[in-house]
Amino acid sequence: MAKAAANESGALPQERQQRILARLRGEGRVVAAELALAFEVSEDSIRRDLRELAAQGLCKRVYGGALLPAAMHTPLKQRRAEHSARKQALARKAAGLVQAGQTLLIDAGTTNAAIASALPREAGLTVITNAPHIAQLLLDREGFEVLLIGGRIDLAIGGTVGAQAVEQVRRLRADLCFPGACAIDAAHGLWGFDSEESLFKRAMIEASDETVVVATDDKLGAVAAHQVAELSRVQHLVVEHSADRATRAAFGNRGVAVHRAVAVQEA
Amino acid sequence: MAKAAANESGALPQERQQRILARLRGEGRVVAAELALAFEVSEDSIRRDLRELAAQGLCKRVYGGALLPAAMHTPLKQRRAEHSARKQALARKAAGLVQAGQTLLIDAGTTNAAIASALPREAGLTVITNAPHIAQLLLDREGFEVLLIGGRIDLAIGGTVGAQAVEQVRRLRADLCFPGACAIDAAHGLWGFDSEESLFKRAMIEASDETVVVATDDKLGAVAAHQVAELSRVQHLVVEHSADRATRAAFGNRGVAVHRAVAVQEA
DNA sequence: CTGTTGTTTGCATGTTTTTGCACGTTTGTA
DNA sequence: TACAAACGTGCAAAAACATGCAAACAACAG
Repeated sequence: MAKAAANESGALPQERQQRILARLRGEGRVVAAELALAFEVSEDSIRRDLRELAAQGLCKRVYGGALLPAAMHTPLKQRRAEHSARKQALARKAAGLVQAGQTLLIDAGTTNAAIASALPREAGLTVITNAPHIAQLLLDREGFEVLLIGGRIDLAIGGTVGAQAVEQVRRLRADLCFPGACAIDAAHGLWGFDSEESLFKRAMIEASDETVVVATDDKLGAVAAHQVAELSRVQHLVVEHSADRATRAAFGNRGVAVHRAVAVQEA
Repeated sequence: MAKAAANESGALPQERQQRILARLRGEGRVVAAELALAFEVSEDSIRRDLRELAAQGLCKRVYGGALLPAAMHTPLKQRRAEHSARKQALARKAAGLVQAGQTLLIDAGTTNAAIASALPREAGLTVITNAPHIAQLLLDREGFEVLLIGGRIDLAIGGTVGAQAVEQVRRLRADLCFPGACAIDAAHGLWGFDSEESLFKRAMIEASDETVVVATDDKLGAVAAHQVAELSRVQHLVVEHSADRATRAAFGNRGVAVHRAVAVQEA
């Protein structure tokens, strides 16, 4: 079932150009060699396509592939500007833990939205989420299988929580889950601010083989009102480059694989 | 796992064209060689069919087969951009049918997104939808209670369909529902392009007291592959100002309240 | 029953489009 | 500068295409 995403073979010539354009709009750039592989044609044909698209002003050719024309490229930059550079670095690191063909459970939240933006497109991933925003984001990027968790949407959370959502998660099984972290502590585990939210996160973790917690500095060592899970249920922790060394060691000593995001270089 | 391309042999010429069109709308593309095999006719005949369909603007011929006209296949991202004045006029009229405190069931689709944008904010409305885009839109506007229908998201539709979605809808009850119309005909009722999509729309209608169909001109009098419901299940029909008078009367005579959107004045 | 009309179909014709390869040139990088 | 990767161009083979034409078939009038 994982074949559908990357394998775009058998496409009609014109259809191929449309697909290339769609991919270009979703990703901002395309690489000729990758396209040739994906569509199973020679790079010559891809270059011909790119040439025609460029002639119509739909893309700008560059050495190795093509980019979106400057005018259309700006909104993409705006989007990326929404996420701070620090969150992007975190998200990239977290996305690196994902392997091709996996099924992911992604909680609501801005950090998790950044992760969804950073997921590799051609990996045949299946993403289950309770946040319409994240679902929408992945649909726009194309190339993902998206499952939605239904139920009542909590406005403050931006996703579905509650009994109905929990029940649906229980009927699913995922390889990896990304519960949004409210607070995480080496001694006491994972915590949430809200009762229903915490129950939902717990259900997510129980439905997944492995759990990845992505935490900005302010969430490390903090606690909140409702426990989500013991630390033993967490396999991976992604922290910022600026995270305290002793804190990282504390988690590492308890069997959690700690991943440190690369430093951000501001312009 | 070749095609489940059933043996569609023995079809009348006109019937064959309809089947081709249905397949085109279901899959977004059609290959001449495959059609020739499925219908057991020469590719010449298929090309003749495609030529005629293209002449009616129902498909776009390409080397090797045919694609859906650009407007229909372009990813939702772009379609969403065309919040044309006509659609807004339709949406405003449709939103006028809603009363304070009601629970609405809103299907995916660009027209329905426009309706969601036009809903009154302070009316204490509860909106149930299968489209993350519409949910997100209402969350951003604030002041709505939003329920999400879960399940697998169909990329072409932009919302959840399938057994899981249908099951959830069956457990709900709404005052009003807005099933996206693919085609509506006074004699034959409401139709959809896709099998699963049509089943979902039917479930929506059965879960609601009243049904509102909002149809742009091109959908009036058209037919598609899968029936959603008899016309007797439709209480309200919202049409454009430019809708044909005889057509409006045809629906009115069958007990459907026809609402005509106000004229739009182009700049 | 016979002949006419109109439609649909498959086939043969020549034309157009697409494709991969060979060859020489340009571009980015060490 | 040297080198590899990416690029453009010309070319020939294959696939898909349009067109004309004749056979097959149904509907219908005489």
